[in-house]
Amino acid sequence: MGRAPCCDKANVKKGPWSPEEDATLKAYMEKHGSGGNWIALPQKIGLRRCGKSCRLRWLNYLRPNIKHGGFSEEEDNIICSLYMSIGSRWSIIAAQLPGRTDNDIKNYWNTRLKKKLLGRQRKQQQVQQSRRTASFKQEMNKRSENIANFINIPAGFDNQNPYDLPELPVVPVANYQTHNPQLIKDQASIKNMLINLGGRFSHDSDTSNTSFQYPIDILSTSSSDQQFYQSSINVLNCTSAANSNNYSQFPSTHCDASNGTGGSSSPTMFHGLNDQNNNLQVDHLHQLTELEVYDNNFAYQHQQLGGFYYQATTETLNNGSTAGTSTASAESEISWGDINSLVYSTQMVAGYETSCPQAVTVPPGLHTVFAEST
DNA sequence: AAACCTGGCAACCGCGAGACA
DNA sequence: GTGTCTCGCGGTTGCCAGGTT
Repeated sequence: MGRAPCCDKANVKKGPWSPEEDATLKAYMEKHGSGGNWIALPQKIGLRRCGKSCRLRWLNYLRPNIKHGGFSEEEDNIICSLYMSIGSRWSIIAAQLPGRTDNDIKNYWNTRLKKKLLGRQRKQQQVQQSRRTASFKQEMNKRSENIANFINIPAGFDNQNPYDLPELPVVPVANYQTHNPQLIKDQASIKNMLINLGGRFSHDSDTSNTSFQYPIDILSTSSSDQQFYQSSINVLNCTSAANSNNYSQFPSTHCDASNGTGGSSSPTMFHGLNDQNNNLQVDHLHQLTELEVYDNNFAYQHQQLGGFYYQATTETLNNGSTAGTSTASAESEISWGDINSLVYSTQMVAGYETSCPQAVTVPPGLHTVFAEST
C-alpha cells in the first residue's frame, strides 16, 4: 500500500512565502508552538500550505535567533572539519553552530566552501605534481647509476636482473572506514567513533578504561598493521589528554610517544597517498615543508584527495618499528556537546602539530603514525 | 537595452525512522 | 507483527538577482 499524501496537493500553495503568511505562522508559533503536529497546523491557522512547508519555513527562516550568511572563518573551519569527519550530516553540523540551520550550511557548503576547498586542492595538486616530477628525475638518475654499476659488474654477480630495482615496500595501514563498512548512522555510532578515536564521555560507566580501544579487530591483522595501529594509538592517547583542554588554550609543552604527555622535540611530518586498497604507499612519501605544516588546511585537503596524513620519523618508516609504549596520561571527559573541540583537530593537525603534537585527533580514514623524534 | 549566463538560496520532494493504534 | 502517520533529514529543483556579452 502506498503512502498517504501528507496534505491535499491540489489545494496547497507552493512557492515563496508572502509576508502575510510569514506573519500568521510566526504569530501562531510564538504563542502556541507546533503542538507536535505540523500536518494539522496549517488548517488550524488558515494557511493553504503543506505542514511540512510550514515546518521548514519556521525552522529555516522564521525561528528566532536565526543567522543568515556571513559565515566566519571559525564557522568555515568547523563545517569543513565536521564534514571531513562525519560527511554530509548537516543537522549534526548545524547543531554545533548556534543560529545556523542545516539548510543554510548545506547551501553554503555546496555553493562556496566546496569550491574554496577545491581551489586550494588544485593549488596543492600543482605543487605535488612538480614534486613528483622532481622525484621521478631523481629515480631515473638512480637507475642510470645502477645501470652504470651493472656494466662494471663485479665478480660473483648472482644473476640478479640489474634492471629490476628492489620493490619499494608498501606498508599496509588499515583504514577505519574500510574496516567499518557499517558507516556512521546515528549519534550513538558517532559517539562510538569518537570513543574509538580516543575520547570518552562523561557519563560512560566504565571509567577505569582510560586506554584507547582499537577501532578494528587488530588481532586479525598482520604484525605490521598492529605496529602501525599501536603507533596511531600512541597519538590518540596523547589526543585524549589534549582534548581535555580548550582548543584555544593549548599548553605549550610537547607530547612524545614515549609517555604521551610531554617531550621537547618536534616530530618530523610526512604525507603520502593511499593506494586503491587504502594501503599506505611509502614510496609516495613526502616530508612536509614548513609551509605545509603551518597550512591550516593541508590535512583535510589532502585527505580529500585520497591521501593520508601522519607524522613519523624517518627511522620509523625505515624499520616499521613502533613508538615507545604509551599510556594515557590524563583522562579526557568529552561530552556530546564537546564534539567541537574534537572535530577541530583535523584542522589542528597541520596547524599545531609541530609545537603541540598532542592536539592530534584522527578522523576516520585519516592515518596518523606517531613516533619519537630523532 | 536585451538576451543570456551564473551563483546563491529558499523551497520542495522522497525516503527512512520512530511512534502509535 | 503490521499498517499508518508524522517528523526529520539530505538531495534536488527552480526562482531570482546580478553580472556578462
